[in-house]
Amino acid sequence: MRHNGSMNARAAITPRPSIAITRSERKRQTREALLEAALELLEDRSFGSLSLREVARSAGIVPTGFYRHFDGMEELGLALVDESFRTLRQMIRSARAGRQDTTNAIRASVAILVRHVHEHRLHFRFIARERSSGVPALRRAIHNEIRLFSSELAIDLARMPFLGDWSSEDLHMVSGLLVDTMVSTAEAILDAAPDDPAAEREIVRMAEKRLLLIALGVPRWRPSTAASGGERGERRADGPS
Amino acid sequence: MRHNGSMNARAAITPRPSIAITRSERKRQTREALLEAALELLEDRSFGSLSLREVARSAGIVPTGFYRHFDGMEELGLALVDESFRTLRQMIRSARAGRQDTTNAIRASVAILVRHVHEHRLHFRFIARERSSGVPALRRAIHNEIRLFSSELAIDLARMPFLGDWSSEDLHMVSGLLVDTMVSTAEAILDAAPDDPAAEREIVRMAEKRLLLIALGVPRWRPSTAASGGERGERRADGPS
DNA sequence: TGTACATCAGTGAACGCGCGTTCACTGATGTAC
DNA sequence: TGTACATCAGTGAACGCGCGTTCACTGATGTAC
Repeated sequence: MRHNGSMNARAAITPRPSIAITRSERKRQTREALLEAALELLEDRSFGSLSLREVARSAGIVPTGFYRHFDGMEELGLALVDESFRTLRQMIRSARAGRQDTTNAIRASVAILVRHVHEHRLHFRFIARERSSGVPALRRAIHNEIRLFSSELAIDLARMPFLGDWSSEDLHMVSGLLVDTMVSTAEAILDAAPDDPAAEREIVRMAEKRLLLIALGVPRWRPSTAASGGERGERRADGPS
Repeated sequence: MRHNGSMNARAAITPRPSIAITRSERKRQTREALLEAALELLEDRSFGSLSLREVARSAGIVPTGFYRHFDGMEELGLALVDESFRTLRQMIRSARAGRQDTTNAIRASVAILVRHVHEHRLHFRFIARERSSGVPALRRAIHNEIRLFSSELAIDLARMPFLGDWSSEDLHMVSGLLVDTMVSTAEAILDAAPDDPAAEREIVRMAEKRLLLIALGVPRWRPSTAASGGERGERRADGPS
């Protein structure tokens, strides 16, 4: 293992022959170090401008060592997408646990989101950054995962009694709107100064209000019967006009 | 002017001494060519991974010529933000023109958005790409502009009779939600295959539904009296529970 | 209108640097017997 | 348990390349008189 004098070199995975640790376990650790190094380097740049040498240096190995773990940067990026969404799915599971009235469900959901953004800041930042930017392979992978999320949420919604007669299309519409609102909220939290709890409370308040406004619209929705097109002009909003 | 044999070299701004054209006008054209070249190079990468030499080459000038127009890539990026938002403000102006009932206002707004995304595809793509990614200076500039947008929309909303008694905070909440929905819709249109009108009609339908659902919530909203905090638990949703 | 000089958009050579990838290697860990 | 060999994570030199930026330049356009 190389002694790298550089400041930004991550603590080396020093071989300690005295302590028993398998070769494959050490390999796993180095792989982890590469992923972690990449996540941290994304502070104020996008994945597309990250170099293989930088990531290797930051993980404490020589550039050529990188290839023992990944084919190239794109493969590492896809591994980061996997890792990040494992985190997000964990969040969804805890969010599903509670069963409450609308107001409390909204509050609990936003609170869970905020907590997870703090606990897995680097994963959320990575997803937010690469969601719309740069490397096409990453963008596609992330959009697929988000679409999956939205679909699962639509299924959850379908089980709620007051949404029982909604068409699948309309359920997807709501779940998409909810997911977008949550994404937008997560991005706002990531952008807020980390040492400004007042700004964060503001963001939380606004997010709760947005979700509440959406919830208020639900009982007045006239479920469309199917995914049939051509219904233009048949329905009239009896809302404000 | 250099004869560049490269395929991706943009049509050179050939000096035609016979036709009268001022030096400053030709400079303006070259500047324009640089901006345009950068916008087009962003097809499937982010601004942060764009090189000065690439942009210059693509605009048909030598790398050193770049500095006659911009200090460096960041300054060019900020010029693109300016240019793009001039486009967007133009869109908003046309959107404000109509006065109709909710359903038609929604349909008209989405239609205007879709038309502008098509007409200024590169500008929208640039903003969508760089909104959350890469270069901090660009991200900040774009977020400021979007916040401005949202504030102007809030002022517009305040003029509507059925929103007369809403607090400024609540108006900003709605306008933020509307802007986010429009941003999300624009991104969906940009991502859809350009030769797939059915996919686009789907996106439009969903966007209209989202906006309608939000509009349906509006009359049931109980306006909060001020931006005072600490109202937690005082309000109960009478919505679904 | 003609001449002499100033301006300045674009040129082209040169620089040092970090990049991705190749290759033959080292030496600790793992395995067969 | 001990020995002989295989495996393979990480090394280090080397390559050709595109990068941003410097510099002195060219020659058409612009201006003063």
